[in-house]
Amino acid sequence: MIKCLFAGSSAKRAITNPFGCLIYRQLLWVEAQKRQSKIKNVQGNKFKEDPRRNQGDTKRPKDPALGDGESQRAAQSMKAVKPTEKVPVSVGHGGATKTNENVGHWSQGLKASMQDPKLQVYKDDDVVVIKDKYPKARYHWLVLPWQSIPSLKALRKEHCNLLKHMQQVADRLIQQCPDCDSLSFRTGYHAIPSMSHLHLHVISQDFDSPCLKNKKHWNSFTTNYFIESHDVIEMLEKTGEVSVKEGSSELLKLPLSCHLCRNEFPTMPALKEHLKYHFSK
DNA sequence: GTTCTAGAAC
DNA sequence: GTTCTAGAAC
Repeated sequence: MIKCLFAGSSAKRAITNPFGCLIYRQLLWVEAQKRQSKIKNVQGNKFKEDPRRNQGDTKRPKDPALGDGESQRAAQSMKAVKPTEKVPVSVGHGGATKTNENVGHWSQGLKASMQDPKLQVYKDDDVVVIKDKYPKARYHWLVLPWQSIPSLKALRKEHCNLLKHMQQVADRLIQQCPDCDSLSFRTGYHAIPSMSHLHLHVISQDFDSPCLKNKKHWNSFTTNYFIESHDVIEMLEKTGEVSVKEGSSELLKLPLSCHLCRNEFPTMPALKEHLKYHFSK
């Protein structure tokens, strides 16, 4: 019932996967051969974990930024990922800068998280996937390019293939999800993200998470503040850039409206109670 | 992005 | 009285 409401979602194309992440690893391996580059599913069994069980680490690191992505990558020792000629070795795309005075600021936290092997769910030469540290649904991953791209504003036509690859990786994450038959997913970008470094959200539409707490959280995933990955790619192909509408931040202040039936609710607790109705059998 | 908390809303 | 939001601080 829920799936039909998101006819365009990737979940529609999901396949039955009785062997869970084992098959996913095989899929990734095949993909890797096609791309003629090494791929590693760093922690395949991570997919089976309930993200809600990983909330013990609630404090952000005092010094989250460990440096820019490329130097980190060169320094790290993940032996399954061989450096190849395809590994991006330079930045200089859309204003990425090495002299970042914001290093250490909370907004740079993703740069550190994406380098942490414990958080990596998947990686290849071009992208890395981590679980969102504060998941807003049962399944909530972030797909990040190794290349330093601060935000949607920095995207240009030459990034199209990278974005398509990010979408492909997202589709495979969804396909291997043990609950892909019962859950719907969306893949997209926040219009004005808080965290620096381009990241594609892959999020199940149950919104069943203790980390989903306020109106800003809700509206960032259920209004046009959430820009579908396919729309971003289409816009980039057609115009050579991604325009974010003025006033997007106002979308975060909209009334709390259920993403499935559009009923409005006065408070977050009331909305979350309502969601149970949609997701009870 | 999160946490904390004053004060609005009930 | 309690619940909840929204803005400051980080």
